[in-house]
Amino acid sequence: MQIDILQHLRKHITLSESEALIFNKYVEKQQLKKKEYLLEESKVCKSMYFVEKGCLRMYFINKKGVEQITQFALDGWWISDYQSLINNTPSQYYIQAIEACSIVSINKENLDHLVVELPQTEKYFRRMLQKDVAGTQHRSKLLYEMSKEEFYVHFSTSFPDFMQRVPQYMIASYLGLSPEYLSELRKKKL
Amino acid sequence: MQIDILQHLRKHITLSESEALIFNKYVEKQQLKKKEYLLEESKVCKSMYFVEKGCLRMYFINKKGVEQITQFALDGWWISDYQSLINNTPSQYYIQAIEACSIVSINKENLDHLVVELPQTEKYFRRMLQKDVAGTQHRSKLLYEMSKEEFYVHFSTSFPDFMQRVPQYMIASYLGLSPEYLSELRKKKL
DNA sequence: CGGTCTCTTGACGGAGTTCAAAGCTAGTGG
DNA sequence: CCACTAGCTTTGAACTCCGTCAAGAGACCG
Repeated sequence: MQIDILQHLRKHITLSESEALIFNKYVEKQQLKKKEYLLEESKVCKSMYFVEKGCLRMYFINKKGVEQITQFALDGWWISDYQSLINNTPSQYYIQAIEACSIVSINKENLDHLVVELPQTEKYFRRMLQKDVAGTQHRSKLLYEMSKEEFYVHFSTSFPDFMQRVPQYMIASYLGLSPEYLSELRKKKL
Repeated sequence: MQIDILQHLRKHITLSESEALIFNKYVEKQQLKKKEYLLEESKVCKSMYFVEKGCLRMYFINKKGVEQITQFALDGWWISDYQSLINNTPSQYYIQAIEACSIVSINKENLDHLVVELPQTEKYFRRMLQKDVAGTQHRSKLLYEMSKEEFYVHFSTSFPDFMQRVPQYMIASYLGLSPEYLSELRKKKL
């Protein structure tokens, strides 16, 4: 699957050809190889990132020295460490490519200019953030009401294709359960 | 503590007196008594709500028929069920006053008009949502890395005043642990 | 084909839940 | 202003979900 960012914008706001050119002035496109990083711990997060193609993971290192995944980002999603971005503070996260990716990034300063020059983009970003909050509210509700087993079953039936795309220990980490227990659950469900 | 919404806006954007009047045209103010509702299950959430004074809780009823709190909103915070708001779908949540409250609400249509008439408010709402996402990211990180005991200690030391303000069983519900276990932890820490 | 990741298995232990009952507190009405 | 009641908090015992540890089996890559 491949999502062009301009297409994505135009699902939400109208943008003429000349406006699209202006938009392109403010964003940067880059290709990422598997395992390359967009953000590393202790660096300040300067940008928001849009995945046109591929898959990113966001994680931090916990007290035991183990990677703990908190978010994935697939085609068509924005991702950033907003705490670091807003406050200019060092991030505690890594954002890394799980697959080869096409990424569009926009940094803070350019974003500020962009929304002045193309005011309708402000609405686009507001909508993206609303969607983000809505998604988090939903996920958090599931976490509150489900056992880990139910959460796993829910996730694997909701995103069967995604399960094939990433290693199981990453799914386990994201779902907040041990790889061993995930393995046990898988056995039960086959 | 009491936060006037215009003051709050002016922390983020500039607003002349006449613009403030326009803003006031689009929002509604209301007083809530303890236990009154802003939103109930199966109704569509039409508005975003700002707490000028008081305290709200957002909760749903889980399978066992027990109230499960997912969010609190204190003075200076916006709250809404964004999934219901965006998609016009019935909400699964209740939003209820824990204390007597002063609430400012803005519905979807008025919000759309407002951001056209006062474009700088778009930036304000974008910032509020960014702050919301940042807060959720932070909270979710804590949930991943802490045991329930650590999470409780962290919460109670971070918000000692808030602990006094609401009943313990609500804190327990929000933290995702049983009232009995919370009681046990309290004993340990005294 | 050797070595490094990844996934599976089983035994064990502990954090946290559930249930039932008793002890408190605070609000309400008489 | 006191007494009653409903709601909140505490206790303790039994139980269970799920993590940890250790070891083995595949799978993938140079």
